[in-house]
Amino acid sequence: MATGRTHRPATRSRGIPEATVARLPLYLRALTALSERSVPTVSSEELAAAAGVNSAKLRKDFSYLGSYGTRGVGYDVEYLVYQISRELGLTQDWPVVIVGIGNLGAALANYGGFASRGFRVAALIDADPAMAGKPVAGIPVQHTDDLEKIISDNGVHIGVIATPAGAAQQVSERLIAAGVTSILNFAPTVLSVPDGVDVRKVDLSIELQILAFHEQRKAGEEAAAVAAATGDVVAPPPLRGSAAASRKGPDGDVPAVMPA
Amino acid sequence: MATGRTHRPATRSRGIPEATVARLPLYLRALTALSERSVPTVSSEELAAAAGVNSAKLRKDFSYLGSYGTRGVGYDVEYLVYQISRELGLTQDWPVVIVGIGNLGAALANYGGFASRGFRVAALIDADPAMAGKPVAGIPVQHTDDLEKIISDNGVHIGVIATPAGAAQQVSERLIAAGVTSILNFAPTVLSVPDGVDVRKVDLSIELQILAFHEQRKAGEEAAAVAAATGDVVAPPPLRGSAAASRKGPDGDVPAVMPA
DNA sequence: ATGCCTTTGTGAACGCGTGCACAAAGATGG
DNA sequence: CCATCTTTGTGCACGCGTTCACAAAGGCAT
Repeated sequence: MATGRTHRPATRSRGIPEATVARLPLYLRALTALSERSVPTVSSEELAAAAGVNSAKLRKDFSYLGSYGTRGVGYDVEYLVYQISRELGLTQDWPVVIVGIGNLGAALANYGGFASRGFRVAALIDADPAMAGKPVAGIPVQHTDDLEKIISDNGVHIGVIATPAGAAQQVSERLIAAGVTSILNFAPTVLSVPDGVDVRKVDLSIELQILAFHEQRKAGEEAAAVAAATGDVVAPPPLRGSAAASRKGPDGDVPAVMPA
Repeated sequence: MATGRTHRPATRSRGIPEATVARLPLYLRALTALSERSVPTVSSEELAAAAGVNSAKLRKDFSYLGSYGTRGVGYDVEYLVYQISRELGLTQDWPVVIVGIGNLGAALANYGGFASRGFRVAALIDADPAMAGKPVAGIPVQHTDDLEKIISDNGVHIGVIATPAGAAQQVSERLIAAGVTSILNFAPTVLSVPDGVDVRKVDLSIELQILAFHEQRKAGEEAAAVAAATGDVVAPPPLRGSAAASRKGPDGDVPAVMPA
């Protein structure tokens, strides 16, 4: 996952657990694909496989929404698409603004996945005067000075921040002051926002770092396995804590198992 | 969170809980900022605030790595930066390839957050012959035909998929066959991969959908509050389950509380 | 109508993650 | 050297999320 709830520890909103809410878009995507292939019904087992989750979990998730299945048959695809869409609030139009039209902001503006889900890019905003008026994804970029007016004129409640880290906090404050109550933050910073404002963050480098951790672990295991196979003595797991003898400076101790 | 573990349900790798691993990059970022300001030590309370987490949680997270703090003082910033970097495997060089150089792929190639964390973009790969040779972020794009050779020549273990959804599964299979064991997937599809391969996914539209859910809920609550204030009768929470009387078709029932 | 077969919906148990609260540890000042 | 004060490290309890396993429910064939 590239994101993590920043706020709202795990409040189950209206009885639907947060974890379930996070999976609904996944189900919706799988169901939409089935719908396009004109599949009338689907069992929890099939849909779970398509969404990459456990079937029991899927059934429990749906049970929070209501009894939308038919025993012995499964779920009506079209009906479920509608119910989930409605639950997620996708049956209405959500105007969003993207602030920070650099490489990432431009990519987001061009991203097709938004429009198809009821999200409409109402405006692109950038602090660079040179960008003003220049069309990106068919939408002219507007200057930060007009941020407040753009937000209120378009009734925007959802903002996307794709600015450099240094500008993110200030941008978020202006967005919030202008009426935005949900923020998707791509800037690598922790935003501090008042209660009632939801922030979700996507940090590309964090995801890679988590992968690197597991990758390193795999390499270590592999090395250990090879060593074991060749009869070599494997270095014991590094003694942490008291063993950090020298202390101080990036050379305190050396990884016991160094991947190739 | 924009991502979610696809594989490895919650295996605590080498005793470090998955949830903790996911937070380490957050701590690292905060510590790096402190380091640049030449702050020598930091308390769990301060660092927790900077990282946006609870201080008890932070201390417990660090306790999994070892006893790196000094009671009464706090943590040595430089030392902690090194320890976390080492734990995450960032002290070594990680060559990565990006497959699919569209808007998003190009943005990723230009993203500065990778290089500063030990990730080196070893190659850009795209299926469009017209892209071949064209430099993006100073790196010439190579054709998909050479994917296998590129992976093995550069010893790449981490791949980033930024292709359209339709191509993602096949690309992942080729990456894995060529030696990749960790994939960061931006394509809106569930990848099915063999055991031992880690996949993390980032889905931009999923994040927005989760925000929309909460946004809709806020709007509903607000409407209810206004109604209560003006003495209006508020519609009861929709009876789910058996109340879905009519059934069938995208008009089964209507949201009891409709946001403006 | 009746019985069989499939699939849902959920009760219950379990495990992970979180947060409190405090004892142990070390620094610091006298 | 001792007392005090700060901050870590962690035992414990609680709650959410996941999974199992099964009874209830509905379709379908006979």
